[in-house]
Amino acid sequence: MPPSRSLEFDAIAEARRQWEARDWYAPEAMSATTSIMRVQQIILAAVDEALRPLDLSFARYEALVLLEFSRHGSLPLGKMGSRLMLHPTSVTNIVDRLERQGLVRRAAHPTDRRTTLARITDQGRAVVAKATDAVSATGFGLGGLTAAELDHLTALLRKTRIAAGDFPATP
Amino acid sequence: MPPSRSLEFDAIAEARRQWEARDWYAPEAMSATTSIMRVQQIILAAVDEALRPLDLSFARYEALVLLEFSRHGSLPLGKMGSRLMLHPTSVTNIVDRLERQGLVRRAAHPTDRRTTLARITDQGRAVVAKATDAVSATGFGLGGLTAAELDHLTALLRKTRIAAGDFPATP
DNA sequence: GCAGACTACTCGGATTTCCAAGTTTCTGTC
DNA sequence: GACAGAAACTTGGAAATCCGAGTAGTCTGC
Repeated sequence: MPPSRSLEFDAIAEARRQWEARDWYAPEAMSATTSIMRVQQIILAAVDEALRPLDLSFARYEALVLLEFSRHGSLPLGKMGSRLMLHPTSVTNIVDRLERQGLVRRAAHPTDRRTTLARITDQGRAVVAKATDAVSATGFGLGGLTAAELDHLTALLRKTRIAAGDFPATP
Repeated sequence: MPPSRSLEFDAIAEARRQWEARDWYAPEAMSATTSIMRVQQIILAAVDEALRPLDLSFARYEALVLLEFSRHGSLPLGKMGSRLMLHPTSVTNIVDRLERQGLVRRAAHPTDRRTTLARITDQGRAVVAKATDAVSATGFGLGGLTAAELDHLTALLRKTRIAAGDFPATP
């Protein structure tokens, strides 16, 4: 967990004042960026703490959820990487770890012998259920916002993701 | 830079559908959390790429800006850590690197011999100016949003930070 | 039917971050 | 003024991530 020491003031607002005092560009973008970085840190700290008793990291939990949601409980590693936006090497690492924990098993692809499938085990399904309870209970570290505000936040971030080319805008 | 492969659809919206189909809790928080994680990845990719020619990471850039904004161009390492929400070890590492690059120099604290000051050098000030230009030019990877939307985003995230105890709410 | 291009995964190395433990220096209490 | 406890930083070790390069398998065009 990253340190979450409290400050006596809003360091981001203070940085913005200084930024504007120097006539630097894009203070709005700077504030938003720094805020996202910080909130990401907060969320990760909350979620990681909730998952620690289950010996899961957020990344491994996300991978497990992805498999749980998949039609047959298994996916090629490459597909997992593109869904989770992870480097192939990271997927290998994550699946290694999950496999060692018995939550996932590697299996051969029926037709393409290059690809490896990761299949969630029964134990993996049980753990993901427990983990989801634990994480949900923390409100994902976003306790301060109402459901409507969270949806608003998601919508704003969605615009950014589209602008960044994450996926095509769909009307 | 993390891989930013495009998908043909909104993976977060899809995950939310599945989440709700199973009656799992807090789908709004899940969507918002995942969105923040992804946008953080996008921003970091954009900023890191802009900073790479200057051989700076985002963390080192932030540290440099903090020193540039400080009254005397220097701060105790501990203070840097609490401002940037970094572990003391990370601060040591960052200052080590910046010092090796000649952008910062360590100095003794005038009265407290336990504490070490990091002071930004003239070269450091020159680099931070260039880096700020480079980063501003990318719009911090947040090109898709208007200034008003960015401010809205910052305000929503501020609520989260307050709820997490980052700093006390000030009216 | 085969050569070359492409795809999927893995291995080694570098970077970054954190935690735990240790050293030096201060501070407050008696 | 001495000592216990706190504070500030550094060192060593673990985990996670990325990149580059390598290996094995598949597909395409001629």
